Amino acid sequence: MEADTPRIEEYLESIYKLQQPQQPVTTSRLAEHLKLSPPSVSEMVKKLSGKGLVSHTGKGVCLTEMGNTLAKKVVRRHRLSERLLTDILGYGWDEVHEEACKLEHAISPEMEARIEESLGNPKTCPHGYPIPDKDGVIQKEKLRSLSELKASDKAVIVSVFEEDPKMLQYLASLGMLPRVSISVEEVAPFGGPLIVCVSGSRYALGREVASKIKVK
Amino acid sequence: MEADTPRIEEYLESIYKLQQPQQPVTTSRLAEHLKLSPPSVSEMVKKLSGKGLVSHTGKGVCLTEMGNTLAKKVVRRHRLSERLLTDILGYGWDEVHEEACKLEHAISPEMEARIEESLGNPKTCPHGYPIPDKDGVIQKEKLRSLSELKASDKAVIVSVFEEDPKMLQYLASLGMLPRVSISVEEVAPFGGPLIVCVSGSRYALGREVASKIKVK
DNA sequence: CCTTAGAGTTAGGTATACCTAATAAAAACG
DNA sequence: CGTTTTTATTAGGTATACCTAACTCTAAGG
Repeated sequence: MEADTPRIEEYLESIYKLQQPQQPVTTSRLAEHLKLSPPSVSEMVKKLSGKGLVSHTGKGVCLTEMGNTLAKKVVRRHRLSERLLTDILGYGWDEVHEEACKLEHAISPEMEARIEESLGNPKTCPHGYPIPDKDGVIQKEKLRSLSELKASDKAVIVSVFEEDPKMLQYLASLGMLPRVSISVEEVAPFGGPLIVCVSGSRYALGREVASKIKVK
Repeated sequence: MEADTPRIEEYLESIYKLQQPQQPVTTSRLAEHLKLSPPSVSEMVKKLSGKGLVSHTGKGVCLTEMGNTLAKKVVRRHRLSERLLTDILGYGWDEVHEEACKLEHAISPEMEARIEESLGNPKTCPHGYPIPDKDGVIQKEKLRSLSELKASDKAVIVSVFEEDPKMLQYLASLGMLPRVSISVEEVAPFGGPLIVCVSGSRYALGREVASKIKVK
């Protein structure tokens, strides 16, 4: 009974990602994210459970400690891959996710260490998310969503929870990148847009987009 | 009927490599190189034949034009990967082959182009073999094996046909790397060793090793 | 309270790519 | 020239990871 295949890594990574915003990871959400049929996921989850990587009691699928450890390793490789793609190969932040999804399964521990060193020990991926260290420790900060801010609040963008290239290009065109300062000029009522100011320019931003931008 | 999986790429790459030294590519040589059982290879070869990637008539397995084109693409990705590993990540030439075997299947055409550009359009892999250009064209030179040289011949090492890390480390420790000048001092009779001179030092080299070192 | 929509699973089936054991064919050798 | 050895293939079987269709259960709506 082997522990680890690219497919298992893929599942664990998805579960890890989906469980971040506190919602339970249902079979169907997993199936949608992985672009597979619910029965396929159901079956695989049972297998993961048998390997002690996830527990499936009660509400949704949860990573066990072992599963979490493995998932963080995959996340580490994914984020290091993304940095390699942007910092060395000149990719844009909107192009790296898909490529990194393939690369992350082809990276040995040795290579992982060398990438990290060659890039000067980067702390985050190009979208601002922390890169777990080699022991799986993640530097976590208490962050707020941009959508939680009030008028005249000032903050610094930390990360952007988005994979869609189109949306990432759009945000980059507004200069809304990690480490950039942002201030809220106005918050429209009834779930309306925010008017924000980024490096001297003003933009209207929908709530849904704003909720994906984490600031401190 | 899909055209291309990592496994198919692996087979084509092996066939490509094995057919270089003019010997027929038998099922068993392929099986040995891929570390699979002969029946597995036999079966897969039939499948490749069905896809028009290889022909299997008469002596051994031969790549068709289509198979050759695909194989060269894989070789290109492999050699570019090796260069990425040595030039950017600081790997030694003895460590790159195995890593590149995994990477080569995770590299998109886009990434291939970016690696090439970022590395300054390298012409060869770390072992001295030419990197096919994006259209599959290979810069071929007429080379001799070191083992064909006579006493007092002088030459320049072009490439080293070897994957074993131990042997590559050994050769590197003697300074026998691509682009290095070498001269033959003496050729022992009856298939005995060559005495060669590399950057001021003299070494005795077995015929088998010498035959893997290509010079011009 | 019953019924129906949605989520989840079971059942049964497919493709890929591997294996061992047995058999057939071809090459080497006495 | 027949025997042994090598080489290749067929036969039958396994594991992985996916699918559709059918069934079950739960929770919300009328």
